[in-house]
Amino acid sequence: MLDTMTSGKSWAEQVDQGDEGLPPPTEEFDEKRGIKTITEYRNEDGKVIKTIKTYKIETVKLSKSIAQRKMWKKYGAAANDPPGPNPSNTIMTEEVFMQFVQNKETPVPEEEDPLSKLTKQKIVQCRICKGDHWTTKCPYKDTLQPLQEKLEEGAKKPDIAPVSSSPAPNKPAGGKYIPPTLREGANKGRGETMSNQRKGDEAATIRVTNLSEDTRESDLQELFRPFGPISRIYLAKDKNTGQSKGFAFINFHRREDASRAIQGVSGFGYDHLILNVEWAKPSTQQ
DNA sequence: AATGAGCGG
Repeated sequence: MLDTMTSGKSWAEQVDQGDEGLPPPTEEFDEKRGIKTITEYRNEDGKVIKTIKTYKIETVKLSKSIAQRKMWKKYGAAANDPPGPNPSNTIMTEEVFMQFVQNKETPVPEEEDPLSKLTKQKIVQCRICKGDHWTTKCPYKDTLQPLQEKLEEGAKKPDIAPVSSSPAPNKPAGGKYIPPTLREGANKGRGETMSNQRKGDEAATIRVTNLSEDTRESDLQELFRPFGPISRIYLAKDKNTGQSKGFAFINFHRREDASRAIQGVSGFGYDHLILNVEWAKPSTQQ
């Protein structure tokens, strides 16, 4: 609400006073109605503007649970005390007020919360299938990508397609490197076999825990070799100190061997410790 | 007690 001030002072007086001479702001609170009124004055283009702001103050209600707690029966030394604290048996400490940053009634819409926006945002997008993962982790890496590359290759230079007499079909005119598995005449089944084998490896990984910290890869090699061919041993170590973390992963070629290794070595006493061997969970989830 | 490192964009 704005209105030009009508005071007993002359215009000249008011101007001479400047901002400092304006009436001070006032603040009133009507407890019954819960309404706060702030009155301020300011100078604008030689006119004194009076601003009245009114605020409705919400009454703070005790939560139901607090109200219920206040109904509890007193006990012990305070059993017969009237309501309220009795200083002879109750220590009062200073009240702690909590400031709530967010109001229940006006929740910030999810979309406007920059944090949730960030966390929901896709960090990566696969170049192959546009999925929510790195290109290297794409489930279609072995099937879709070679196909896409082929199509792209064909679209790029349909005119300068190599003549049938080209002496080097493995190195086409564009000079772009083509991995052996994708070259003309390459065994198409091979890439798939490789990836399947990797998968098989993944499924034949065991985790060994409770290793003494001076166990080395070679010890593990010796320990697990009897169960079958091992493709990889990873002994977890601190990157900086090189100290063993006391657990390791063993990849067998065959799942059956891994299974027998679990049966055979779990509970095995080794270096004054009892080893624990189980199936490993995949390291990075797809 | 405990589920690897490092690629990329």
